[in-house]
Amino acid sequence: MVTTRNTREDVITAAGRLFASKGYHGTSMRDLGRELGLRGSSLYSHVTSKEDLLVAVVEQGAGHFEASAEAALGSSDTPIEQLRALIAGHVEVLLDRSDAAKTFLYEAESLDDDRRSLIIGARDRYEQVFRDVLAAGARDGTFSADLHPKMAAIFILSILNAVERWYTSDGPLDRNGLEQEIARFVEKSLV
Amino acid sequence: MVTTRNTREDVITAAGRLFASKGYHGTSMRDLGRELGLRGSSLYSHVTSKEDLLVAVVEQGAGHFEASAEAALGSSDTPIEQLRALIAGHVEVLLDRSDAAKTFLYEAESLDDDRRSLIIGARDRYEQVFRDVLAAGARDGTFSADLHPKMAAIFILSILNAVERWYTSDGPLDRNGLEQEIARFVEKSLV
DNA sequence: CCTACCGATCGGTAGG
DNA sequence: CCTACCGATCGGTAGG
Repeated sequence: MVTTRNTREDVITAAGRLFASKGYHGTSMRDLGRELGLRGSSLYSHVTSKEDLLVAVVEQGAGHFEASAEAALGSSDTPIEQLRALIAGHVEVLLDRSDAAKTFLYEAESLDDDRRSLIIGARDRYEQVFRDVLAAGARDGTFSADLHPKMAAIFILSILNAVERWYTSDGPLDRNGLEQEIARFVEKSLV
Repeated sequence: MVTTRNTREDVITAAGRLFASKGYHGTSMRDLGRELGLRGSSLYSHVTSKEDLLVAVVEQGAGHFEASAEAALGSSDTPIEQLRALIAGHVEVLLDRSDAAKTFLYEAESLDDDRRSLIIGARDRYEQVFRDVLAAGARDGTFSADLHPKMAAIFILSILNAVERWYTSDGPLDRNGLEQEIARFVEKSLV
């Protein structure tokens, strides 16, 4: 059996796992050490503080959603297809990067004020992408002209974020089916 | 100035306030004592443990949602009006009993397995009310016949629960407007 | 990455 | 409802 020293990356990954499942306050540095097979105090050769770890995980999560939004916008010129790509991309971040995504969505409030503001800014920019696509669709006739883009964006993101709370890939609904159920429900509301 | 001893009710109310804003793990018994103007250790004349407090708050939250669902079902015989009453009732529980409601929704996972199962059961029964109303509406032609009641119930509750994360009564949207925006978005999806 | 430790804080008890 | 305290655990540091 080969044993290798942990890297900073390993520490951040494990921290994401624990923060996502037990919360930031519910995770101790000793818990995290145990997860990696070392003492809590040894973690301080990789990070300067526990909050430093939270920052790293939350920024990863923000980055994944940002990248997904950018890819979705570039994938098509039509609002309806951009919206579908946004929905599919969000689901994929939530399922494939679930630790970072959940920590980004739910544990950022444990950051100090300055850093929390940065993360809220990232969330706002991401929501703005949805709003812009919806507004473009309302202008060009894809969606109803009396659509409220701001409300619709909030409602769509509400549905998307909640996926993490109920969906399991063990059930009858596969990932593609999930994305289609959401897109179907949402699109009916928009026309 | 009149100073009165605190009752168990006072303690539970204050606990709900702190659990909702800082989380169960982020709240210490000394924090809670400070909130009530007494020492942390004095709380143990009112409760037997910190988890006992969480149980009490979470059960209050469950009770409010249960009562709202029952009232909504009794308010009308038509699925569309029952659904509107469910939506309005959920929003009102979230806004008027926000501490208990948020603790019920987000902090139940800190309970031990047995008690958590009970709460998940309560959530499932509540969701089932939405599902039944949706299915009845699909049967009688109010909603589309190919509606998926289970999916729709999840999506509607996703929108409703998220209200707590973005809505503020300081903004341009009053409570009635909020309820109508949600009902409008949701109903378009169901027909 | 370890041992040994720091002061602070945790949930909770004893005894009034 | 208080003081005084318990053992356990917290984030983190010193020094190797």
